Amino acid sequence: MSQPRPHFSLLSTHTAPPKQKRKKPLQMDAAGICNQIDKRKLMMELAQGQESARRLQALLQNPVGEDGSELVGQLVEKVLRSLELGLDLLGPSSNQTGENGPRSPGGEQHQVTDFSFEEDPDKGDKKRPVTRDKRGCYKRRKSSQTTRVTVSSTTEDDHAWRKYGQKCILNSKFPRSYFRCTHKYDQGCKATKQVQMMEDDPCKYHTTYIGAHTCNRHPMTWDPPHTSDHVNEEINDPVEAKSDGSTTTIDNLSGFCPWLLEKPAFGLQEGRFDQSEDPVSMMYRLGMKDEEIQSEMECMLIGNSLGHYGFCEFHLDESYF
DNA sequence: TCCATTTGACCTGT
DNA sequence: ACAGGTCAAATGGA
Repeated sequence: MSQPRPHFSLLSTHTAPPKQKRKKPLQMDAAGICNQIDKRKLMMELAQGQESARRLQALLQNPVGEDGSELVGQLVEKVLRSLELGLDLLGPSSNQTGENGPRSPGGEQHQVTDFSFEEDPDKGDKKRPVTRDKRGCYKRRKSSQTTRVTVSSTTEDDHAWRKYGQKCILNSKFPRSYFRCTHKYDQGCKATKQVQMMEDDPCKYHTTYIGAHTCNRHPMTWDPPHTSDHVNEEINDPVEAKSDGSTTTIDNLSGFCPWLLEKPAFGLQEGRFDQSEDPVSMMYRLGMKDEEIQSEMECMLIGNSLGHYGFCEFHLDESYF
């Protein structure tokens, strides 16, 4: 299906003069809370939950017969259990699922990343996120998010984007346009890009791609525009950054987790774990520190979520919890 | 009518 | 306090 190529203007200005500001709500000290919880258990719960969700996704995409394969209901139960236990580890107050949703300490309801949907009977199966009148309420991406910068004579690439904002940037002649993946809501794809005309060459566009596409258009791949002239690439995500300064793509994960791959005791071959022992236990047994384990778990989660590792068959017994 | 863009509002991070 | 990022109502084109 060919994507519509809307003609949008990168030149119209978007100036939002500051109006009366609301009182800033009190901020939770998340780091302080995290320091007190059992990181090891939390990481394992989240890893379990992610793996179950992944299996569920595969099951939904390729439904299998009644030959003894895992049932959807069981997987859903696993995901929910992992999330519940993970939230419990963060503290009883954090596990407030249900109608109320997350709340700030001041009691004000905040819209967080929320992929629950409401059906509009007048619009058939058209689904939109449940929206509240919370304009501008969002969770800002971490600055360490994976980014890639390109310069191109066109703003177009192989993906379908939807413009969601434009801002005048200080000391910049041209406004910056903000795009998100068209599949943000139907597939939860978090890829965004920012496009700005270059001051020294208005025929070219400076484009910053943030986050990788996870939509089906290019499943699990980082797919930079083929039509652009790459003059610079940078990867800010610490997981992806290489020490030698070379760039990498999410398709090329062989450079990940060097510490882990160097540990012969892990029984790692071609990025696979010896499944006889769960990785976190191994890392603790080998004397890794919490921060190191956390870092490696992040690597593994990313690798696994991209289908490059097959080690997430953690064999945990109940005593783990 | 549907859907993408525009743009004011309002949030977060520094 | 401010710059920049995101939301969502308003708008407009097909």
